[in-house]
Amino acid sequence: MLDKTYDPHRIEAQWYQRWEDAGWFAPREQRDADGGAYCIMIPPPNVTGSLHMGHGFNNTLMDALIRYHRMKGDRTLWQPGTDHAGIATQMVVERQLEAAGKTRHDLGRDAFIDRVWQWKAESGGTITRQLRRLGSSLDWQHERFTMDEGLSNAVREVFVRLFEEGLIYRGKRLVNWDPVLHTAVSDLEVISEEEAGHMWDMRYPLTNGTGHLTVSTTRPETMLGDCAVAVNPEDERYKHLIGELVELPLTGRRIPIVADEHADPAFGTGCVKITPAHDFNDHAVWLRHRDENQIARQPHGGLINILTPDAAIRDNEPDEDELIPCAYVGLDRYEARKRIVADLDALGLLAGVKDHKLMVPRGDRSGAVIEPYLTDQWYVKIGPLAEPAIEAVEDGRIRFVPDNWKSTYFEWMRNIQDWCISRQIWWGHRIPAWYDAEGNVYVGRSEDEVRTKHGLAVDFPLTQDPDVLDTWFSSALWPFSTLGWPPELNRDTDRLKAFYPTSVLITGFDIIFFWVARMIMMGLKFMDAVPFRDVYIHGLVRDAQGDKMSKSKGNVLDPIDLIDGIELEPLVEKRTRGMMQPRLAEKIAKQTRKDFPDGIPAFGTDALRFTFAALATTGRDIKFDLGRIEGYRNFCNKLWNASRYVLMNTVGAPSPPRPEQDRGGDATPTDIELSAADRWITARLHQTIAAVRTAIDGYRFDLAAQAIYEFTWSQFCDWYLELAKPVLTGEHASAAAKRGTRRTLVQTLETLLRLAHPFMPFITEEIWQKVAPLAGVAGETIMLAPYPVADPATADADAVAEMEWVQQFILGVRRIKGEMNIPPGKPLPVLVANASARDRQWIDIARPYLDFLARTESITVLDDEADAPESAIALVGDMKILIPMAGLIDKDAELKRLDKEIGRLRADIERIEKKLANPSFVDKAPAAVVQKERDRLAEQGAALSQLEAQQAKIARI
RNA sequence: GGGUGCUUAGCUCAGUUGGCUAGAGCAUCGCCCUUACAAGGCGAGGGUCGCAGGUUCGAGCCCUGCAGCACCCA
Repeated sequence: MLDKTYDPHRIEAQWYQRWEDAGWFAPREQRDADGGAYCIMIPPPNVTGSLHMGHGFNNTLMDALIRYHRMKGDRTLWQPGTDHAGIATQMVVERQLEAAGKTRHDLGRDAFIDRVWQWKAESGGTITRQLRRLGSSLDWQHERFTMDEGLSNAVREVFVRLFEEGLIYRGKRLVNWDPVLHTAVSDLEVISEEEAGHMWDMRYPLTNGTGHLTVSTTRPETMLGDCAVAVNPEDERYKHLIGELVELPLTGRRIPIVADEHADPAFGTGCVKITPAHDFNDHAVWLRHRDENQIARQPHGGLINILTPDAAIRDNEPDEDELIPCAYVGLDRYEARKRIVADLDALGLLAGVKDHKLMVPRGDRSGAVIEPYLTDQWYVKIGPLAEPAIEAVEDGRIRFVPDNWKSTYFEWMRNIQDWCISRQIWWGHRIPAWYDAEGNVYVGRSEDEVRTKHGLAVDFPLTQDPDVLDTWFSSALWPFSTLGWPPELNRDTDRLKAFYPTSVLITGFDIIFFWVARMIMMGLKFMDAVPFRDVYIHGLVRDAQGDKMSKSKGNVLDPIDLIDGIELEPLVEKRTRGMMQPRLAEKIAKQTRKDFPDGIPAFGTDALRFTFAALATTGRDIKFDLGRIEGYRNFCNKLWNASRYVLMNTVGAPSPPRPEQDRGGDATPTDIELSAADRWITARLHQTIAAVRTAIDGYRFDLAAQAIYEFTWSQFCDWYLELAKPVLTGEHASAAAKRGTRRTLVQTLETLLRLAHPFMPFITEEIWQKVAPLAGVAGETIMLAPYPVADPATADADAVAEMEWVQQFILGVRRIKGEMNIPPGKPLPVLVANASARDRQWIDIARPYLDFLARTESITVLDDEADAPESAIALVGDMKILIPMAGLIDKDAELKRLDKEIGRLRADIERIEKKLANPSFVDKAPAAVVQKERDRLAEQGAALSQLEAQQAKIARI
């Protein structure tokens, strides 16, 4: 028997352990011939990270799909693994060193990397433990890590092959440079946001003595690297000056005025300084003009770098004279800015300063202002890879859900730039390239291979490229590297053959570019097939106000806290820990105390999962409101208690149900009698099964959850369990009828548990263990039991009609009681008038239901309505339910009630009459629609006249 | 500037190829501790579907314009 109260914590802990120990998460041979392989790759979380709400959401949806397909009998794999997360992880360890007053350089490369591995060993289990808490049925025996041997082999293999094809190259380019982390980062890792700054107007004197040009800039310090001033070729103000020179203040250099579209006549003065080594747009201008004499003859051909990797002003090289004025050498970029502005001002060359909002690029990891910077980097030539990746989506081999995300994908893919894949950090896949003393580069899978291939002696000095690859490079290979690619290096290629292409990728829109697009490109390139058929894009999990959850806002919810609950003080501590700004911490603490005065109660994993599923409507972000999870926790409780009721009434009952005898419908054994209620709930159950399957197949987790919720609560609990009571306890019911009800109870519940299992794995397993034997269902676990299949033969129009009549009757009586403030439990005598033969028959059959659910004391069928006393009325079709008013019901209250109802009917009738009076409606609308309106008019008309008669009668009293 | 969405009850959201009185949960208001469940039961109130046009017999849904909000890219 189940415990009296639902305690998620008690049941969740033991079941996961049991499932994993039993090896039930591993793929099994498919059960049905028509079932196929089904595979999802987990988006690998940061190995040393911890679970956030996005993970919770994402993994709930994946696990629901995986469990669904596993139960359906597909050969199902959910591939687990983690990502080394290069920059993020390295930063964490560097911060630890910093606390001890050290830098990574104090340790040296090898020791530092050891230190990171050590950190992985310490904290690497956190997120996988948390995934287990969510109930995620991942195939842990095959867990992978992006830096394990197999995946590292895959990375080298891909690098070498792309290099050999000319799709990887090394080049000096302007990159996004993070001056704090000292590494290049890709475009995607730069977040530009609007910040308050200034716009300076600076005067550059014309060398012909006719005055000066005024240029506007947000970065005056970069003027040291200017190579030109650009004006728009159509700009009448400056046309005549094109080709003239200006003197670049503070440097003594002379730079030309060039004509370029980049100069916007409407912006500022229309003159723009060109600093090609420190601005992407300027670099493009320089590329267009670098062959012009006045630019070409400048130092470095005009491409003048003025910064160190720390973003300070660099010193001059021996052969540069004073290209960079000594006064500024060594100054940080912002210090240099102050000094240059002051010096220009002193020279009378500062025309003005105004406040200005500008987009400031920052590194998404370090938060440092990113500097466009000239460096040598490795690139992937992306055009040849992007082309087939675009086609795969165009021709439908890959489908986005919702569909509209493909426009975002196309937009990006059609404007894609070469991918900078080298990073100047230590934690990651070292680039498999070696240099000799002359700087020649050799690329190969290993140093040995390089030496063999190029005939280099063992003692020929080679040094490996110090850089590592962008983390996303290895992530891009995830769908096949985890399955054992490249086959030449793996004995077991069964998984690769069985599960590639995978079935669906489930992820947030924020990594379509980082990850999804790159997996498609690499998958097509190296597997010659798409990596997944569907891409399901879900929204962001936001807080109840719709704000993005972030540590600095202090509005982060931890899924584990929702599962286990957390007291106020630990929650405050957790949210404010490690805060740099004490003021912020104070504010967050205050807000947290206000939002969660009693902390967060424990809701359990099933409630959390069901909430995620219910909120997973397509195409929008979800606001996570604690009210929702509370509601679904209550739902779990409801299911628990309903199950207790079923068990109380079926455990040890004589003649336990034997479903195997009557599968197929018509073979009902003679010792069992199924009532209309039994047949009705069975029909509803199968409708629900069909709805849930359709919903899951279409990735409508919200609709699936809703269908389960509605059936369980509003049909099974509110009606069927109540209808079962009088049968099970009443003396009137035959033994066969009792058996029929018991069997229906237990079978409906057993099926419902299987139906709900993908969404609420723990509670369904716990209950199923008790219920399955009673339902005659064998099996060790619900997670391997077959997923319910809708049986159309269960549809039963007669049973549905009868039960709807019963419900109308009960609702009619209840409504009168409710509106008249009569206690619902008070038994009342009820009269019935205008009853048809069928009504009379049903009253007879359903009498125990009516007495129990409507608390009718007696039901008297009147042959002549004239005999009826003054009564409150409810209609069931043409039949009238009359509740005598004497001593119970206030005349005015009943008249008011009737008035309202009559008003409603009249409005409706008027609307229908108007519609039917319109000849074009009758002519053009489908006949069925017209007929429906006519039927309805007749129905409403009949009801109206009944109520009007009743109103007149009461009014006469 | 370009792109993608969103706007439906006090709140959070469903609403499928256009067709019954636009639904649900939460919140609100009554009545009830009825032997599975007060984390509950029974009942009630609450909406000009952002605004303005158009197409149609018929529009929350399709088209056009406008307003507001969000996100992405530059």
